[in-house]
Amino acid sequence: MRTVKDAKERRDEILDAADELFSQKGFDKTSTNEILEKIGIARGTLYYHFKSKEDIMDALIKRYEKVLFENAEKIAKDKSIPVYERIVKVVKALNISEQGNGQIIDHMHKPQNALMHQKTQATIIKRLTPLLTGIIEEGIEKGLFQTPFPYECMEMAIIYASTIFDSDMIVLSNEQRKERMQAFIYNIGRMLMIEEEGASYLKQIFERKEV
Amino acid sequence: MRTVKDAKERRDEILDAADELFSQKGFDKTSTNEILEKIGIARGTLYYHFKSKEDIMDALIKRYEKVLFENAEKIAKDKSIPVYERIVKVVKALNISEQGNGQIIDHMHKPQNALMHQKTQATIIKRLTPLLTGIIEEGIEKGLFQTPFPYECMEMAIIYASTIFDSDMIVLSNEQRKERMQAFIYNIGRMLMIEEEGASYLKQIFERKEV
DNA sequence: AAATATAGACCGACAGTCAGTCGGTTGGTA
DNA sequence: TACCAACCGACTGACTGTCGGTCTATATTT
Repeated sequence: MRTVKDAKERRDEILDAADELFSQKGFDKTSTNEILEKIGIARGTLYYHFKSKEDIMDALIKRYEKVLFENAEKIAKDKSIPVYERIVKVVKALNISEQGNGQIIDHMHKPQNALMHQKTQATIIKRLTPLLTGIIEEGIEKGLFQTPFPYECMEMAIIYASTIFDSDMIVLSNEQRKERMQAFIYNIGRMLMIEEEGASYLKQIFERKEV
Repeated sequence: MRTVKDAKERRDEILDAADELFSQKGFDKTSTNEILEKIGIARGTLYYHFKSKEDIMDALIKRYEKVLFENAEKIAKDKSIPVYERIVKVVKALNISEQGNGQIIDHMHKPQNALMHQKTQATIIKRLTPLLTGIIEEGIEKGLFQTPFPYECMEMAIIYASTIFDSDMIVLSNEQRKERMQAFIYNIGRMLMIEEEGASYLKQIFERKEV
């Protein structure tokens, strides 16, 4: 009853199982036993591939990070796409959950679990901020925006959005959500000194999202 | 060897011990055993006063919330203090750790622990935002600021500041810290359309803080 | 082609820790 | 003396991580 597999294959198998369980029940309330029973391996096998339960979480986050940001990075660097459109596309690349393989991450930003959420948010801030900043700087050159602090503006926008819109820390009704989104766009507009057309473009796009 | 105390007294005793241990080692890595050994009570006693370990954490947060915000609220409502000065004082009331009794909270915003941090941040957002919004609205009436979204501005400022300045999620050198602070003041200034004098006043104050 | 060696993958019993429970006890007080 | 809030500590069950040992696929030798 023993099946031997390539380390990589086993690792992925474990990560798949962990992903599903963590997103269902949260990290704390998922036991390592559940993970290994789900794929029919022994305790020692799990700890042969990962040094701790938290290590599994870290690997899981890295796996998502890789997939999502490789895609987002491609878009961000594609100068053939107009600035405003590119911003929208980059953000969408990270939010949307239709990544081919099947069910993927909403839970990347909405884990029932605090530590996982914290770690995820930290990587989003670290990786997304420079991407958007690049685009904004391009926009500045083109006279679309005007600010001495593009990086910090984006940092602030990302932190705010990921706390308010993508986590369950503050619970909002759909109505409130919409209001926050309007105010958010407006405020970013002020920080970047966006001209009228650009602002209303973004407004249209983002107010549609998530009913 | 049995000492009977008023429930309130015992509760506080337990909270004091938990406070010290949580802030030293973090919530997860503090065992309930350590707490009860520290004050010399039995396991059952602890669970007579609190229904779970997390319940202790919640009570601890509430205790801080009460002390800190009662003070902050008083300041916020004192219309004899000029608007700018009042903003500064309210913020200071929450940050500074000289609350009479001895050593208090830095760890309110800087716990090594994700869940505690998340809960703390949630209460800060919920309670501080309306306080500051009130002051800002007064400033708007007086023509100091101008924005259709004072609440959302403050929410954004608070979320950003508590993530960047008061948590160890993003690690900053003192130099970087200073830069962020400058940019932060500048950005808030734009969102609120602060006039020149007000902006430079805030700049002076907040750039001094925390070396 | 058969025998042997090697190492990477796997196993599962076990140790140790911890949160929470429960039946029973004690001391203050009415 | 009766009551009850406060207290006790042994116990349970669940969980993470460890360790010595085993298996199997592949490489190496004969």
